[in-house]
Amino acid sequence: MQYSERGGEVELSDLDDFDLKKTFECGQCFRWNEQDDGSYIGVAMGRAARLRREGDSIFITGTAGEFEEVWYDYFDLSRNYADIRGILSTDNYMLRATQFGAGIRILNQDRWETLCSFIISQCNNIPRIKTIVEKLCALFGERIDFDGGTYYTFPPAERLASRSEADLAPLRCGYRAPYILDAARAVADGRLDMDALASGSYGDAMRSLKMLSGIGDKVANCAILFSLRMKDAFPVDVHMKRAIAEHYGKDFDPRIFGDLAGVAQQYMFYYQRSKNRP
DNA sequence: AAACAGGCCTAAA
DNA sequence: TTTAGGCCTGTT
Repeated sequence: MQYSERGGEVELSDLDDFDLKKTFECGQCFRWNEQDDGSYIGVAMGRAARLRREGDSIFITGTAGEFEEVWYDYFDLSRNYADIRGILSTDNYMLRATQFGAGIRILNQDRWETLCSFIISQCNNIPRIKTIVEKLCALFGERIDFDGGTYYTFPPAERLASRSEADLAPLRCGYRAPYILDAARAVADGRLDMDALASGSYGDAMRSLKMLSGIGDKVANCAILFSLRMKDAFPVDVHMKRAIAEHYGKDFDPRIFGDLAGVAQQYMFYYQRSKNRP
């Protein structure tokens, strides 16, 4: 991968896998939206950006400094996903899944935002998850004017910690509201230190996250995979249960994919969901 | 109209 | 250790 700054954008060339649609719509994030011209605008890590593909290059708004400071890591650009697909093609099914999902990258997202978003995701569908998250940001985040539009950052846990369930009522997120507040307070008062968890073990992270009400195996694994950078975390939801039942059976163990199990999970999930859509 | 949607919690075997 | 029912809300 090479990059160079020009005219308010950074051009990425000589890339391995990087499909914007698959990366942003494979279910790992909720705040990147496709525009009429095929580009994507989103807010992440406290700033707004637009990404577009032109030929073999990807263009990201901002300076080279911003790219080095934020986006290089956010888009996991130090990892070669074409190589990973090869490693994960351990059987015929995984060969098909990785080919179908070629272009997916696992994002290294903000820890609190990821935890909070996946608390909201439980027993919910993607359009409604996105609506609730956007309302949360519009109500409590910082306004950003970008490219002629108005956007909002994801509110820090500290800002939510002092709110009440009544304050969250406009979100219409139902029984998840107290879960959000519990988690926000735990982060704000240091009971849950996600930065510390990131440098600890998977087991410690699981135990700490599951101490909070409303966080079980699935939500904890999503937070660990998508924000603590542990690519061996393996979230299992209803779609993954189907995929596993159809292709592996009862005594499936994600450890067959080693420290890339979480990446394997994302290929399986994306492939499975494509079959369940009309 | 009833069932379902990217779970989690509690109670009960 | 596993299983059933309930939970807010919006959509089909």
